[in-house]
Amino acid sequence: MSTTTRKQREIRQREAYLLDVARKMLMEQGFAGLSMDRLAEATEYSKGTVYQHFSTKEDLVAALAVQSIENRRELFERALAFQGRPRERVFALGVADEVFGRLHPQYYKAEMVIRLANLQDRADVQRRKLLQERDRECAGWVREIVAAAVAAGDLTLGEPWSPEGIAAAIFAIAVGTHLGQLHCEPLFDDVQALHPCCLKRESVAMMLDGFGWRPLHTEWDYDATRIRVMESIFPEEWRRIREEG
Amino acid sequence: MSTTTRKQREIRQREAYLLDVARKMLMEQGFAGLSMDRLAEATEYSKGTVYQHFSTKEDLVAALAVQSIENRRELFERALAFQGRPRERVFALGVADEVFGRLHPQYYKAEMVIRLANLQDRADVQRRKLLQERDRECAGWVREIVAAAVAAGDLTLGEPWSPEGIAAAIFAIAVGTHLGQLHCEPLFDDVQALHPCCLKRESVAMMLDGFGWRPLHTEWDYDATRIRVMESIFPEEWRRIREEG
DNA sequence: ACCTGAACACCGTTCAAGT
DNA sequence: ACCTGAACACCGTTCAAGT
Repeated sequence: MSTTTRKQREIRQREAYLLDVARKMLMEQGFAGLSMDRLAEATEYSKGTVYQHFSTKEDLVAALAVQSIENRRELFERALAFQGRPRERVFALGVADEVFGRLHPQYYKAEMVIRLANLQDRADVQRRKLLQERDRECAGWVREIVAAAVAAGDLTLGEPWSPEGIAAAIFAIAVGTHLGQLHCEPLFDDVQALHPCCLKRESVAMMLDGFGWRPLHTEWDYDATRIRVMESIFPEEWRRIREEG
Repeated sequence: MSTTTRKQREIRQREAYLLDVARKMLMEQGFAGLSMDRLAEATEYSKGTVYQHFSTKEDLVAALAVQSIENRRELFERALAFQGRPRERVFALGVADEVFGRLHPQYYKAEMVIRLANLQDRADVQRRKLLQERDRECAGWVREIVAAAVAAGDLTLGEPWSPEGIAAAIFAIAVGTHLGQLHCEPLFDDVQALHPCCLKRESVAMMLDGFGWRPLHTEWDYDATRIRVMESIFPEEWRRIREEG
C-alpha cells in the first residue's frame, strides 16, 4: 500500500519533470523542435518510458495544454470570489487572465499549438475531454456573470446578442490579443504600442461600454478595482509580477 | 526569349498546382499530414522538383499563407475605394474580410499555422518579408482610416489609445473570432450561437460604439451600408456567397 | 511489474547522376 | 539547364528481451 503510493508519487513527479523539459523545448524550438527522441535523451529516460506517459507526440502537447488551462482555471475560480457588481466581476476574471499571462507567458503557446490544426485528433480522448471541460467551465462562468448583469438591470441585450455571444466576444478579444503578441514582426513599428495586457483589458472595456454595460468605464474607477482584486485575491502573484517587472 | 517565357509560365503553373494539392493536404490532415514525400507522389513530381519551389516544408506552408494574404489584400484594396464616412470605410474593410472568410474558409488555416510557433524561422527570408509587408499594408489602411476619423471629428481618442492601438484591437477581434471558429468543440452547446461572421462584425461594432466613433450603430443603418458595399464593390463574390449558402 | 533500446517505417533534405 | 530518385540522418512508434 505504502509502496504503491510512493510509486504513484514517483510517476507523477516524473510526468511533471517530462512536461517541464518538453515545455522548454516547445518554447525554444517550436513544435518541430520538440521530439520524443530528444525528450527521452534530455531527461535520461528511455523512449518506452516516455511513451508510457504520452501515447503520442500530440498527446504530449495536449498534456502541456491541460496544465496550462488547469492553471488558469484555478486563477479564474479564485477571482470568482470577488464581490462587486457584475461588470466588476468579469473585470476580476480579466485580472485573473492577466495574472496568468504575466506569470506563465509560455503556457499560452502550447495551448495555441494544440488548438490549431487537427492535432487534437491524435491526442488521448481523456485528455481532450479534460481540455474541453475546463474550457467550458471558464466560459460558463463568464456567461453566468453576463446573465447576472442582465438580471440586475446593468445590461440590456439588443439583437442579436445573448450571454453566450458576449462571452464568446470577450474570449475572442483575449485570444486574438495574445496571438498578436506572438507575432515575430509587429504590425506597427510605432513604439507607442500598448502592452498586450493593457490592450486586452482596454479593448474589452471599450466593447462592454459599447454594450452599455453599467457602470461604464467613465463612471467607475476600474484601476482601483484592479488594485483591489490584486490585493485581495492575488497578493502573492502580484508581488511576483512586480518583482519580475 | 519566347521559350524562357513559356518555361517560366510552366514553372508558375506547376507551383500553383503544387500549392493547390498542398493546401488540400493541410486541410484534410493538418500540418503533420502534409509531407513533402506525399506531395511529390500525389503531384507526380520528384522530391527534387518540389524542393526547387520550396526550400523547406515550413517554406511551403509560408507560401500558402502568402497566397492567402495576397488574396485578402486585394479584397481590402478594392474595399478601400468605397466612399463614405470613416466608420463606413472601416466597415467596408470588414465586409472585405467577411467576403474573404466566406469564399476561402480554408485559407485562414494555413495562415494560422505559419504564424504560430517558430515556423517562420525556417521559411525563406523573401517569403517572410512578403508576408510581413502585406500584413502591414492592411494594418496601415485601417490605421489611416482611424486617423481620418479623428481628423474629421467623428472619433476622439482618450488615454491610452492611438490609431495603431485601435487598429490592433480590431485585428485582435477578427483573428480571435476566426480562431474560435476552428475549435472542434464549441464553447457553448447553445444553438443560438451567432455565425462567426456576424459575431465578428457585431463585436467590432460594439467596440467602436464604446470608443464613441460616430455614427454609432444606433445612429446609422450599417446593414444598408453592407448591402451597398457588396453591390458596388463585390457584386460577383456576393452572388457566389449567396449561391453557396 | 516496470523499463529498456534495438528495430521499423516514414519523412525532410541533399546531391551525384541522368537527360 | 533542368529533373530525378537513391541515400542519409532523424524522428515517431512498437515490442521482444531484460531486470
